[in-house]
Amino acid sequence: MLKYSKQTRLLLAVDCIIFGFDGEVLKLLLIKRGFQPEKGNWSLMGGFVQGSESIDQAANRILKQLTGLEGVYLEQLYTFGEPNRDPMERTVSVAYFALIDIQKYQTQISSDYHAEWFQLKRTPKLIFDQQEMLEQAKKRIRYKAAMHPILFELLPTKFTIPQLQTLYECVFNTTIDKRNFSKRVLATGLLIKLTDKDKAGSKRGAYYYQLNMQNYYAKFQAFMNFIPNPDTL
Amino acid sequence: MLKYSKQTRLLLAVDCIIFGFDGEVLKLLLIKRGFQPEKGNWSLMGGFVQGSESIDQAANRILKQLTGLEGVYLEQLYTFGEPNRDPMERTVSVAYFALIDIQKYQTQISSDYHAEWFQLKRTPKLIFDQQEMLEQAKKRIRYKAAMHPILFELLPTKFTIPQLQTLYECVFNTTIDKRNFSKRVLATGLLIKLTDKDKAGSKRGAYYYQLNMQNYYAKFQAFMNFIPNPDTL
DNA sequence: GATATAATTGTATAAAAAACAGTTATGGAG
DNA sequence: CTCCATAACTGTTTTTTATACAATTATATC
Repeated sequence: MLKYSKQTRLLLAVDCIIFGFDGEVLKLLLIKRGFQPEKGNWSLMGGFVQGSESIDQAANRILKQLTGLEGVYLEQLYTFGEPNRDPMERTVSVAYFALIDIQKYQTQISSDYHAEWFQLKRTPKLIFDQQEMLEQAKKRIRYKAAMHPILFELLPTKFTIPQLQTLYECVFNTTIDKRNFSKRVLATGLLIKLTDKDKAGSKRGAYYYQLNMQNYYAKFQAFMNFIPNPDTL
Repeated sequence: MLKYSKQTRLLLAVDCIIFGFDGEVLKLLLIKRGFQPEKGNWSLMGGFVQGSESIDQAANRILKQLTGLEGVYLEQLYTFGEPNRDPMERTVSVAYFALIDIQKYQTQISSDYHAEWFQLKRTPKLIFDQQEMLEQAKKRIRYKAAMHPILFELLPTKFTIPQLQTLYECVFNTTIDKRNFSKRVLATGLLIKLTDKDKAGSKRGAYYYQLNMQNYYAKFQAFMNFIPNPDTL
């Protein structure tokens, strides 16, 4: 077949906004960019979409390159295409965000990229329009987590309710009453109580829970409404 | 500056999913595609992103080309990039959806494209992956309309509460109690009651309302929750 | 054994959503 | 002119859900 003639062809990139949670605060994984322009500056992990791969495949490839992880939560966020967003050459970038269990992350793989986890509240200046990408990602996560149980993707298989609450409090930047939180989260039927406890955080220890995966997939579309004050989203 | 060498460049297109509401049902505006491949088949209105324009600009340009309208509600939906979605040449498409007041739509402008409004429930087969685009657009509209007052974009400046209710019932494919509906919608403070009535639909006539634009913008982020049964989203 | 720390549990109140039916205005038919 | 059919309009009760709030328990450590 003939090609579409006279049309502009351009570069298509993928940028990954990678979130983690260490039990205390939300974190963002950044790399030191290895080539010009902006070489040596903090940047999201990214790369160009190859001729033979889909955009989703490209995003997964790029995420794996940096983290060594496959099968993690990865969602297309938004496509950024201001003509001069990359001063070198017109490049449209499809941003994805990933939620990963920070414990599964293997440091060694990413040493090539000089990757580092930053507290989300203390991120360095990012290149190009990546600050805007990050802002949108934060917004989207809140939006989605208000109704869908995506935040479990940030926790290890076994987690405690206080851990889960801390995570929600981080994401929504608020405080939640402990009694009401556990009541609601248990009422979803998504959690299975285990017999052992996490003794790290307290003397008494908190019971571990794990996801009931059947209910998880069934209820993914309609989970609960956790936002204390939706005005701030 | 030098260019990024050895990277694949590709075509970037925009496709517009254009919704309207005639007071009875939701409708979708389609065109007969004017060039190969798939020439003559029903298609979303689309076009290629030019070298000098942003993707948003391209979407607005393409929407105006077909409808003559500017400044309408247009939101980026999702980017579709399967390698062979267009058999002619690799083309990545950024899908947008538009909500327009069907009364403002000017038929004459679109005659070049052989455009037609289809009932959303009776759309013809679409080309490429556009059926998937449409499904995602419907999903997104429901999702967003459940919390944000975007559906007003589909109505004329003056509208009645029964009209508004019909619209919500269409979008969510459900029925809502009249008393509860008007109670909730009036409680938002977004509506200003006018003195004249719409006599078209009934003998008694229904009062016209218009949006309180100040409240509209202020409350856009947090409107209300109209979904009767969130499970079906 | 005393103490400090964080986990765990329940109830009363307030707010929001859902269920539900009768009255009113008016154009058109007879 | 009266009657009738149609759709608009309005209010209360019940149920459900969310919120506010404090005492007890388990255990490591001193």
